[in-house]
Amino acid sequence: MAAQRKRRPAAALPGVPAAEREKAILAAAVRVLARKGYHGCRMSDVAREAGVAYGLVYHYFGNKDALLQTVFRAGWGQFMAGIRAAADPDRPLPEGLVALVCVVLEAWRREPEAVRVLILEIARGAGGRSYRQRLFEEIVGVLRGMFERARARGELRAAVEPKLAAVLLFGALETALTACVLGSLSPRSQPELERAASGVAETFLHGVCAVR
Amino acid sequence: MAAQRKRRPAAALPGVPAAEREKAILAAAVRVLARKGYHGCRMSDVAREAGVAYGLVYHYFGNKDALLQTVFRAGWGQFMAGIRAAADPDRPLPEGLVALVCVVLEAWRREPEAVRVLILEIARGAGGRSYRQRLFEEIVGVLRGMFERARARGELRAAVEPKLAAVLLFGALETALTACVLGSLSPRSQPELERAASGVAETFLHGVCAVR
Amino acid sequence: MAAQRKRRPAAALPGVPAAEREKAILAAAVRVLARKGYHGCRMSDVAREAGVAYGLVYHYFGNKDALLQTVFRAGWGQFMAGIRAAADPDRPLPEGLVALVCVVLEAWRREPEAVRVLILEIARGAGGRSYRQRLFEEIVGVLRGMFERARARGELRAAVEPKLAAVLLFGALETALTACVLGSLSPRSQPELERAASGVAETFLHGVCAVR
Amino acid sequence: MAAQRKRRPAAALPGVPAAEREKAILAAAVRVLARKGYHGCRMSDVAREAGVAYGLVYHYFGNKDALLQTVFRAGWGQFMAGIRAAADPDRPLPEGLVALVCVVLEAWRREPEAVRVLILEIARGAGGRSYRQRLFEEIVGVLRGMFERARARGELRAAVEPKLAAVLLFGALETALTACVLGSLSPRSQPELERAASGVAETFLHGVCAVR
DNA sequence: GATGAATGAGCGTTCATTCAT
DNA sequence: TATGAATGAACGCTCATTCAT
Repeated sequence: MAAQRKRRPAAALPGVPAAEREKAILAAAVRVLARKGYHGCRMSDVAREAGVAYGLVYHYFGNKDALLQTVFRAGWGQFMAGIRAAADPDRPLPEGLVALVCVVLEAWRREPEAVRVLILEIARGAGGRSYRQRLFEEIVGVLRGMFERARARGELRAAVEPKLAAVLLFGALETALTACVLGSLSPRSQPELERAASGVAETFLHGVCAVR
Repeated sequence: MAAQRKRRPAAALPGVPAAEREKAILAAAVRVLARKGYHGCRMSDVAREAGVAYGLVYHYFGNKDALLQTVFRAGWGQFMAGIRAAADPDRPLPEGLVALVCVVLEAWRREPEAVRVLILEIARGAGGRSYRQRLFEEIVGVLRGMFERARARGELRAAVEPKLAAVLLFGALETALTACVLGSLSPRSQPELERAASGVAETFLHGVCAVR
Repeated sequence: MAAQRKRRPAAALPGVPAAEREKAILAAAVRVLARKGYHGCRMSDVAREAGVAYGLVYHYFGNKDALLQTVFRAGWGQFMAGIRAAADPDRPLPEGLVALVCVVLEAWRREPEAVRVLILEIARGAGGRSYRQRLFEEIVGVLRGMFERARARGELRAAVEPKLAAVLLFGALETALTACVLGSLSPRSQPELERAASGVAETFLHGVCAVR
Repeated sequence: MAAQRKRRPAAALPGVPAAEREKAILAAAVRVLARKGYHGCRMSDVAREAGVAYGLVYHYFGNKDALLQTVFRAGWGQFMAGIRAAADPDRPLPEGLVALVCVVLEAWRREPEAVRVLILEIARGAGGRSYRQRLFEEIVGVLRGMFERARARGELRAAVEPKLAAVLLFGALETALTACVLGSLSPRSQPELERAASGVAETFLHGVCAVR
């Protein structure tokens, strides 16, 4: 009755396996996010990067925040799984520490873009303070558990408080990653990576001080 | 008889010392930035917070980027001065380390908003990769210098590479601050602060490991 | 072994009598229209309400305009048939008037949603001026015919112009309905309805004035 | 720091008396509304019609709804003032009725676009059911007061309920306007208008029926 | 017939920036 | 200097419409 919007052409491109699209969009979002940051990441960019129509992104993800949350949760879940596995409290502390650093650096080696997004963008830009806080506490909690068990086994110096150690380890890990992201550190090969990891772990275990 | 156009020429408010305005705007920018984050900080917010006309912000700072650059440089300069003083390479390492951590936590105690801006907003969200990188390298450079001198004096374990130690210390400092910002740590009094600082320094110096 | 593409060919649901679908969609459109108004009525809403696939609505009705036209025409046709029957010019005016008002209020009693759509949405919001005008003229024409015959039989005061009477009667009927829709009037039972109807007819026949 | 939006030119056209702009926008909104209806009225249309930049409409009115609310409230306030004055309960009913109809038709004569907006668009399209209802009740309340006083003075037939009379009068007035809007009635001159008004009032006072 | 993924123009809203006064 | 009205590009989101299956 009232004049509708002008009819516009439309077409569903055939060849694509349908549900692959969702993944393609997610991957595109990761790339754009890595390239332009949270606030610079426009929905149109994601669509273009995914080779997909604007509206399709909304079809799958509802809105920008939901999309980026999804990007983030997927990455974070995987990341945390690795962390938890490495921070197995029943393993001797030195071994656990090396494993932990390796997991983190490995993640960087395999998917630098995704890690960059995790570290530099979403964990900070999105979701507000409370979200960031939850994540911080989640990972610190895992690390703290590891230190508490280690202390119970007498592997920790008495003066070291588990909570503080966890916070500092978090800092060390994050900064190692930041150094990767910023280019100061870039373990391209497996041996390089292991050397870097054991350096970090060593320093963390025994401190920097020569004097006992 | 005809309606006159009402135009208040809006002369400069008498009571205001002219150049104080600039500082007021800068301070307002810090507060807004702390409250709403980099991207949530609108020029109009800053103007309102400063109790100043919209256009005046542009008078003094040209544009949003320049304003925030200025906010940042001011804070960062002060911060770095403190860091440099504490990281005096000729001081014994343990002492220097404690001083360093104290400077950082003190900054937090005195101006939590400004530090929050430095840590969570500008250093990360804004300025693009290259800017962040420059800052990271600046501070890591200072720390590295400290470690190199310490090593020359034999205060460092041989296995510890100064560059890596610097990166990790940066991480520890940053994370200590992050913990403050996120509320996990909040040294309200001087003694509390010193206890936290020496805990960080201790751990960093001697590691977490009980085994020699 | 390779993941098969999952594609349910989605054959026509067995239980559904094929052309019933069309009616289901129409009925759904009425409900959605009543609930959300013309502009709030999305094609997807209609499809969901009808329990039918998105595209099917287009299969049957081509586009939104056509769908709503159809909804409207169906309702309007039925409504006008009732009006015409009641406004039988050969019936004595008072009787005709009461019948007319009854038809209108009855319609409301039986299908308040459909009437709400007719009165508040389509007749006003949609279709542009010309459409509304056609409808107005159609119904006024019928009423005018009734008054002209009544006048020919000497049932009308000489001073009353048939056209004006028709317009005013239209207004009275419409407003009675509007009062129903808005809740000021709500004849839930048959006796209530008849009392309301005869009140309207009475007032219209004899005016409000005590003085002759 | 982060790249700001590209700088775009801007200019405040000088010659215009500043606060006149607001009125110009309001007037433009009335025209666009009259032309295209509530939902067809785009903010860009209003801006263009007012000869004003897009953003300025938001500067003055905040958002579309607020703009149209303002348009509406202004018109409605004026309209209701006229209604209240005419429906003075202390005036003899016939006189009051004629005055009432005259006010309504006069409003139409002077500002057909504004009235069209009042009657056909805003009172229906905007604000949802509850808003419409409030307006309906406001005007019916005024009319009802008039009828109740008239009844107290014995000017009303005993059988006529004031509330119902008010509703029907509302209908008569509205439909008279609708007839104007739709072109069935168009009192261009003062005498024409008075004739139409007294016709409506007469019919309402004495009914259509010849039989006593 | 039936399905729903895909398309993209359009609209409301924001906000950095300019400039007449 | 100081003011704040004026500008308009940009972006998130909606939804009518199409079409491969």
